[in-house]
Amino acid sequence: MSTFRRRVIPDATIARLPIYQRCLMELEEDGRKKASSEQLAELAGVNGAKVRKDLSYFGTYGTRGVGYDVPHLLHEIRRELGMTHDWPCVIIGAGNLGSALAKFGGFVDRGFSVVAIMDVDQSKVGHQVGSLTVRHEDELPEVVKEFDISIGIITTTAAAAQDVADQLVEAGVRSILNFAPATLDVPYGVLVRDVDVAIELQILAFHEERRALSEAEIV
Amino acid sequence: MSTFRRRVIPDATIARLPIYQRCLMELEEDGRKKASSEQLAELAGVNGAKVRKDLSYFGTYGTRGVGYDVPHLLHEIRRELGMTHDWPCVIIGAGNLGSALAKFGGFVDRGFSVVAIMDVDQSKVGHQVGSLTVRHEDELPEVVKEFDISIGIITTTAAAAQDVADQLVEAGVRSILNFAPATLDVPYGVLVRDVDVAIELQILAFHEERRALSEAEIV
DNA sequence: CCTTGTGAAGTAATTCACAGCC
DNA sequence: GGCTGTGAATTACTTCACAAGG
Repeated sequence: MSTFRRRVIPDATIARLPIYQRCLMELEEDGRKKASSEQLAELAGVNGAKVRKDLSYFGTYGTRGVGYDVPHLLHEIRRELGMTHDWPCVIIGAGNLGSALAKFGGFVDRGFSVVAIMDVDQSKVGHQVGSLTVRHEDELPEVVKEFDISIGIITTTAAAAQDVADQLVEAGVRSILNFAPATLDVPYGVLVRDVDVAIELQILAFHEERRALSEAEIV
Repeated sequence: MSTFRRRVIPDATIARLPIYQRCLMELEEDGRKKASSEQLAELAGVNGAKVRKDLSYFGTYGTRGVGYDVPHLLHEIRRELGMTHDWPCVIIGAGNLGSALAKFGGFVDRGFSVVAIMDVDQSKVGHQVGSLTVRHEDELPEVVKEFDISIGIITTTAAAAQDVADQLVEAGVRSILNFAPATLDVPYGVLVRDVDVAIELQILAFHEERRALSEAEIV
């Protein structure tokens, strides 16, 4: 057996791959066959060196003097991101946000499909959300098995989030997208990504506040 | 005039301040008066040294041998984040996500209020979203003035996002929270933060994919 | 004692700059 | 001549480790 060690990819690079994918999709739609690192960088809002270094972690996909072959590079990035197959997801929390995400079709073409939406609240169970019927959270283990789910999306309140995370882990889910404003405690090997809109707004507010202060100082 | 230079705060530190704020709010609700950097770190999911260094950029708020005074530190962080006053926001794009965000009250207690929701689509104008009535996007300049808005939230399609960003900038808004999967081009001095759920899912998928590959390798 | 605040050391990410290849 | 791929240099961030202070 070969002792080939998969290269370590910086987190920052991984986070940019989906952006490159999106830009390449745009280029492909426009019928562009080739793109230089600078052109890609322009679309992605970064600089050329970063694009080249990021891509170099995965292989040498470009041609010197020419640039990158758009369809080929897109295919390679898709493969790296696991976009060659579909990822079934479950949403737990059928409130405003959970329902909106379930109804939103925008992830399907990116390889993700919401196959179930669940809630603890019995009064929500049975309700229709788009094409899905809300099921009770207790059915999580069966749902995960039934659809072979590997990604769980938490859209509950902060108070309920840790419980739900525990249930997801218990059911075998190792990737969690957390919209609840709570720090989740999960075992080693389980990956949580947080999406916290309030935090993003607060970061904007911090800079607004500083701007206001420095402008006041000048006067 | 003093040439006092406001200390440069690392971006990574700024991004953690809202998390500390949230943890301090939890501690305060529990009636806790004091907290050590280690205790705060535990709640925030980081380590003690990071908490201490982060806080040290703003001043010396702790007491050696004791820890931090919860209400006092909370107050200081709130001040730094500009949470001492309210931030009126406008949402542009009255689709599923925009409507869900407008209805969601969870930002109000964090200092943000959605004061208007707008859309280009005439058929959506006049509809009720929670307590707000959808207004036409063309009214943006007046709305920004009327409510003294400094934060714009884009929940349109990717295709429309750049146009909306331009209009926001034109109307004087310098902080944008962008939910559209698009790289926005804005003038210097305007800050954009992107929230892209598809990207977060793709990052999770990348790791799932790698896990699957390494597990296959072991066999 | 205990815990902060912080220089110094260590790591990670970005950018430079240019050799190598088309 | 133009553009990639990548070591080397730089910058940003984290963690260590300990002096100083309650």
